[in-house]
Amino acid sequence: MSNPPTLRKERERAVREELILTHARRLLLSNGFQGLSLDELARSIEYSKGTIYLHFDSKEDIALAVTTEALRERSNLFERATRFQGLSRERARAIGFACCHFMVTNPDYFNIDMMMKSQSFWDRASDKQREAYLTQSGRCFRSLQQVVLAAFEAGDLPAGSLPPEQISMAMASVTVGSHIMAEIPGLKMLAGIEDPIKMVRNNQDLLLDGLQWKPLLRDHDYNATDQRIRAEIFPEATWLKPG
Amino acid sequence: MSNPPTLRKERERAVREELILTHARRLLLSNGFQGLSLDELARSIEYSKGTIYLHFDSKEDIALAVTTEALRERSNLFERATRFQGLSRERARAIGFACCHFMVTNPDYFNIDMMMKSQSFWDRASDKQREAYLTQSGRCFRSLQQVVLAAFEAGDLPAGSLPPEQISMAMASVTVGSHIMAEIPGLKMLAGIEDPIKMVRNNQDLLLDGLQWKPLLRDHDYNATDQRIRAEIFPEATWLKPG
Amino acid sequence: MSNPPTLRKERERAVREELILTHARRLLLSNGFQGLSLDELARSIEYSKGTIYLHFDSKEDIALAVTTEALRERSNLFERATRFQGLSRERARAIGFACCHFMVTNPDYFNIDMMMKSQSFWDRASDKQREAYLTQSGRCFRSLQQVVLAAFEAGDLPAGSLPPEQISMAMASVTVGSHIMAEIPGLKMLAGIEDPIKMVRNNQDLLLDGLQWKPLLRDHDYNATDQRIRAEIFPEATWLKPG
Amino acid sequence: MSNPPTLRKERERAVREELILTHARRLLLSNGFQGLSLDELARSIEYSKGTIYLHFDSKEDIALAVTTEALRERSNLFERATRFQGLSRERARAIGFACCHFMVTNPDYFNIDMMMKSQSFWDRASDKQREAYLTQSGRCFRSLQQVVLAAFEAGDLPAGSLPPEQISMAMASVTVGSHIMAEIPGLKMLAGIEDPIKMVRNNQDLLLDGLQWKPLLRDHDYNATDQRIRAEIFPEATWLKPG
DNA sequence: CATGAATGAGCCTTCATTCAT
DNA sequence: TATGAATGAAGGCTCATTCAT
Repeated sequence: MSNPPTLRKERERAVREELILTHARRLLLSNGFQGLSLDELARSIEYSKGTIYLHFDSKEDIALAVTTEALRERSNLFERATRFQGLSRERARAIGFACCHFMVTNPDYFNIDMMMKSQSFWDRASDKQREAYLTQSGRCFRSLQQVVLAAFEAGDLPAGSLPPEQISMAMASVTVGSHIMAEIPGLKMLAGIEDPIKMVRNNQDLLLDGLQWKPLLRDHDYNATDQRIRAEIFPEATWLKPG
Repeated sequence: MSNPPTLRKERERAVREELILTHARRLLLSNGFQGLSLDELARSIEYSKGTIYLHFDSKEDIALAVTTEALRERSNLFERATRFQGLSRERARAIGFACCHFMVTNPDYFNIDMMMKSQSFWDRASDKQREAYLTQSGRCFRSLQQVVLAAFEAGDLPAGSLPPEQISMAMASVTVGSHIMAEIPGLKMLAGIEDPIKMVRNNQDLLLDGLQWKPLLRDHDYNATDQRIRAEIFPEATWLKPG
Repeated sequence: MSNPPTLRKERERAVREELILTHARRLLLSNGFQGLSLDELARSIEYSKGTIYLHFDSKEDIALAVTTEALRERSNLFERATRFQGLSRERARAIGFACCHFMVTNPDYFNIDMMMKSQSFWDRASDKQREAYLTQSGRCFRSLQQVVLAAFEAGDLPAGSLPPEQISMAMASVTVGSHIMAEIPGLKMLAGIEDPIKMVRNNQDLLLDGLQWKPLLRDHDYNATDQRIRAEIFPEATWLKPG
Repeated sequence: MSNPPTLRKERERAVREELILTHARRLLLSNGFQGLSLDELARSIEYSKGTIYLHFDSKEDIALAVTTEALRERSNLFERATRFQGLSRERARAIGFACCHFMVTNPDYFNIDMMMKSQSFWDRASDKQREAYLTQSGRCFRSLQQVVLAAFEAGDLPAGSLPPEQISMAMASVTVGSHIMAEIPGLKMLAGIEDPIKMVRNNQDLLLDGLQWKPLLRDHDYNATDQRIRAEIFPEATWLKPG
């Protein structure tokens, strides 16, 4: 009885799913997860609520799909970054670069991510979406870890310092934290932050210097590295001014 | 012909407001902002819902007041920390100490804080509460700033490095970020984090070392400093093990 | 804080609860349980849906309350019937009379009762309503049982026949069945039933005769008994024609 | 220029209709009418929802068709029962036997039947299905009636008693009522009912005795009759223990 | 002042029915 | 003919907010 869906049908379905996610992302960002209303979403996409449920099992599923989509993009950027040829700290910098690029492209990603910390949220999400999310999480972490391990092997990180996972965590922490702080409207002005990305990068550098990750900031021209990263890996990152 | 409120009335009003906030905080922590029910809150405080509305304009107002209250407490801790007598980096450490103490005392503060990032939340809060929140934010920042400036004056921070506000921001960023990362359940295990507070402090140290804030970690016994901070400023911080 | 509700408030509340139940009963009868819509109910009573939920915990609770109310009325009638002074079979007849009176007053009670046979229904009802229902059920059954036992004691029922509970069940069965059959529109005409109540009574008599419950129909003037029952116990039963 | 449907097409259509009804019955029994989902039904039969609507006008129509089908089966059993050779009361017993056999084979038939008591249900059913249902109802009634009339002719029922239709009704009533009472979970235990079928038959016998339908229970070995009924008419009725 | 009954818009989700393909 | 994607009204229920008392 059931015919296989035609290619056109498949394509239309994918397009509509993307449409749903695009609008869901927008609404999530402005209203938060609990504030996301399927009525409003349906109105936005100009399809009925029933149609949304042909694509997703629950509201939680939608939010998780939005997040996973962003996370997948981030993972892709991270993996591209690990392919940068250079010193270990330059490769770490490439990941930091990727992170900033993601930040520019998905300025409010962290806010969405934060919304999903509650247990009940995960309980109501479908297994499929849960797995997809965890898969992408793992990809991110592994990229980072890979660079840290390479730095130990190359002797660029002093052997006795923190275990590699904690270094990865520290890098992630300073990045996430800087990102969040940069988003607090009042503080940006108060602290004279003009370029939030620059601040994130600065803070990353300080931490890596603190870790004694060679070569230190003062011993190397990382501006040149950034230009190479952009040229070789992330040509789309137009936010990095040349020179 | 409304009489001015008597002093007694004023006092009673303040007491009840505090009662509301105490219970609201508890409920916010367990259920989140959307999960906060005014029915439940009214039942908790043993006043009617109408009475709550004599104190606050909206649910958002209540949540904001809870957050502000916590922020005020944090500011107080920070200000106490600035009074620590010692090297500039020791005073910075005192602020880090205060931050950790706050973290221990208000383990879910960040969660509440995060809830309020959406625009619609702020739209529905009253001006009065909004201002109160910003006021307390400023106090925190100024305490931090004061220590950084003193470090420059003392020559403990190299003159050419970042502007002081950005150093403050970097410190706040690494702290906030570490805290948040430490709360992600999966990651804690994945990265082998046993003691989240220790991780926060480690990351702070790495950053300050990266800033070349003298004396560096390797040149000073900061454990002893911590013991002094506790003894002289925060005797209530029982989470710090002696020795 | 909470004042005790005034008498007037209490009265208003009871009146409204009765209003809800009256309309709920009507809607249940026309649409069945699943077809009962709280929107429609709210529209009927000209109160909001929220108000309904101040009185009942769930839709199931409402339906159960409707049924229990009718059942309570039936129990009252049964208990009054047991107080009839006369031969044991006359007392059984008084209960049959009560049952018919209830039937006339609550013509569609059985339909509602039938709706609630599913497990899920009971799962969703509140303990309070559940208990109330069972309480009333018990009262009905006990009245019946009491008369049967008295008949055995008086020797009006042959000792060797069915156990008393099964006699009660048989009486209830023939009554319920007759009632239901009488309600099937097509059959009434087909079988030439003019007076459904008469049919129910007839069938009861046949069964009691079959049980050899003395005095048999042909040995006693039960019309006279009916007149006495009405005169002494149920003066409100205007459906019984005198003579 | 639509061609008349070929015989093959007709046959296929009938097969599919039967398929739909088979699955619909199963789903109705497990979930009730409101719980019957056309999505689930379509999945079961492995045809699309649209196809179902080529056969039936509405969900109500499907349920009514299921019920009618069961009723047809019951009518068939009744007609077979009327062909039993024996005394009039033995033939009545054969119909009672048929009824019990139907009960055992379709244990939840009454539940489905009850679902359809609401006005709105009938309003939404098609004329065609409504008529089919009434037709089958009539067949059942006529079988019963035929036996009653024969009893009068044979002098087994006293001439002056009830009109024949009312005797039929009485028999149907006691059967339906007993069946329903037997299904009430609490009562079964309370009244010590072990074998619901036995109770139904007992009550039928009491009624027929009450009618003075000869030979009375005490004057005849109806167990032997039952064995003959099974042997000669309902060999498939394995629920009747031999002896 | 303080109350809490009353509100009603809003919540997420389901599903019988339609209709373009 | 058969499909199943799309619909959208309706479902039960919640709860922040108001206001007559």
